[in-house]
Amino acid sequence: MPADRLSVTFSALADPTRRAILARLTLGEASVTELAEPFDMTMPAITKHLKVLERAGLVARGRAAQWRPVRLEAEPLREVSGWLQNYRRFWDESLDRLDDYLQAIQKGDPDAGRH
Amino acid sequence: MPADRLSVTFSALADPTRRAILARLTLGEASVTELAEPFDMTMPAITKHLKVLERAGLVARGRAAQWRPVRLEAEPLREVSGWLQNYRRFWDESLDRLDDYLQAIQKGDPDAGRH
DNA sequence: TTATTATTTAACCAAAAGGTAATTTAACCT
DNA sequence: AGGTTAAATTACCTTTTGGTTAAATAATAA
Repeated sequence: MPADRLSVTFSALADPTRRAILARLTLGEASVTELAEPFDMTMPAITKHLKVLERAGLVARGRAAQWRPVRLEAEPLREVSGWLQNYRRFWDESLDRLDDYLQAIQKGDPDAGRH
Repeated sequence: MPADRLSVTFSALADPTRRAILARLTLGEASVTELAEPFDMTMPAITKHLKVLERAGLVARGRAAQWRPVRLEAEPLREVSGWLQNYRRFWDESLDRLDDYLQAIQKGDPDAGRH
């Protein structure tokens, strides 16, 4: 029961149904019924997945008549990216890639230098 | 019980103890006892965490006398990074950042264009 | 061979995760 | 008011997770 934000984010992402929901939401807002449609799963199961995503701050809910549209909130993914930076140099030890990386930092690449 | 690699990786990362172990391993190989030292937890618990990390391919084990040194294997994190790219444009909608991102792709930044 | 050190395995437990069916709530439409 | 549609809640079940203690295994050292 880790309460830290990164753990909550990672465990929200550790499920293919939830990642598929996020992928769908990159196309725009959707209702719960729409989101549930591709899955062989009951609505309460989807509602639960949405709760997990909402708790992680990965989605936000709106209100329109009897619908509660869901939209993507990618901000927590920025933190994941920041965490990842500490390991980037271990992905591939080859020096030319490391060189690319160092150059990217100097050029002020939006992400390469974050940590 | 998701068997897909990304889910296995994300759930391995969804625990602060395991992330701390990975962070320690960026400094170099370590024995199980060394890894366990900072935590108020028994050895079997650490062994279990290591199993989770190993199953995700995030660490590999060696053999040296009665020690089984653990070392970082960051390759699965590259996949995480690849997955993240699909969401990068949502982290911050401001157009100047989007512009940075598009430029980074053109410059052949080692990561900006992967997906 | 016996003892010591490092680590894993086994058996167990409580809590959390992921699902279900059935019921309830909320808002719309006659 | 009554009916329909959208979604959430409740109660329940099974499996997984994260931890424990106690016992077993592996390699070194005396």
